[in-house]
Amino acid sequence: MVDQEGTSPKPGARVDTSTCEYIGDMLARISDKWTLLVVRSLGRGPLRFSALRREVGEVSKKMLTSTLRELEENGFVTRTVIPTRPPQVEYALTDLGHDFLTPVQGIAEWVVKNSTRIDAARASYAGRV
Amino acid sequence: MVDQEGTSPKPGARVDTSTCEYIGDMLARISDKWTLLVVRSLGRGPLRFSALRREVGEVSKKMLTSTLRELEENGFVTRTVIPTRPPQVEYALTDLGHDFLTPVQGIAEWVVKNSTRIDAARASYAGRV
DNA sequence: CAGTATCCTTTCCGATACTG
DNA sequence: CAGTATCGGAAAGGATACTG
Repeated sequence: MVDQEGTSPKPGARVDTSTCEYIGDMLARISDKWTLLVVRSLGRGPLRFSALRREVGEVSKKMLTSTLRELEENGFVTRTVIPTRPPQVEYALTDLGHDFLTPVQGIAEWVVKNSTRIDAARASYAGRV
Repeated sequence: MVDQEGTSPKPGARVDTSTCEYIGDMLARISDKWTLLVVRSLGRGPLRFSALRREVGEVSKKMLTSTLRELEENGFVTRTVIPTRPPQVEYALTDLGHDFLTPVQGIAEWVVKNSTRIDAARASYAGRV
């Protein structure tokens, strides 16, 4: 159980600092421009480097490479080299990566479901300023 | 089940480009170093500027200010000035912000629940390299 | 207290050229 | 095809000093 619910704040531990740090750390790790987009793309099935690049929507090779390396490091994707004449490299989600899709979809769905409210808030703020 | 399409890709729209863009856009908006941490802190109740700063864990005033401004803009938090001798400013989640807590907690809980798997993957990768 | 203004360092990230 | 190497501009973000 995560608890982190503040509704019952313990005296000493404000909410369990180390857990919060771990979460913050992991959040920081996925909070970059491409990670979630890549995970979502691979969620629809394995893809080769160039196909993935097209799918994600104009990301430089450099960034896609480093994003994929990080995902590999976290155990979210596998990298499989198929030694053909021009080499092929296929990227796919691991079980862990696939599991991760669930909470990510949770955010994505929430965003879509609440887009009206968000847009309204933004419009209101813009008008207020 | 989340489905997240792909299982039935429409001919023209690969997964609905504009929706994906909207999600990516919103994801980008919250994918910064402090936003999710602040939302989580405020999820436990309203806080004043300095208290929030302590809670989040050493963030510069500049960054906390800009993070809060963005959250205000998106309609996730309110800013209430209480005109006392030294002014007090209280930040609190709106209904929208509170709702947003749900998917965010989803990620946080997933991270905590799977920390063992993640750490194992990272250790394995480190050893492999 | 709750910021704003300014400066300055660090990191991000795209463009380009090259390689097995 | 699937990268790596290098460069440079842009943006993020911290430190400090100052203000109502």
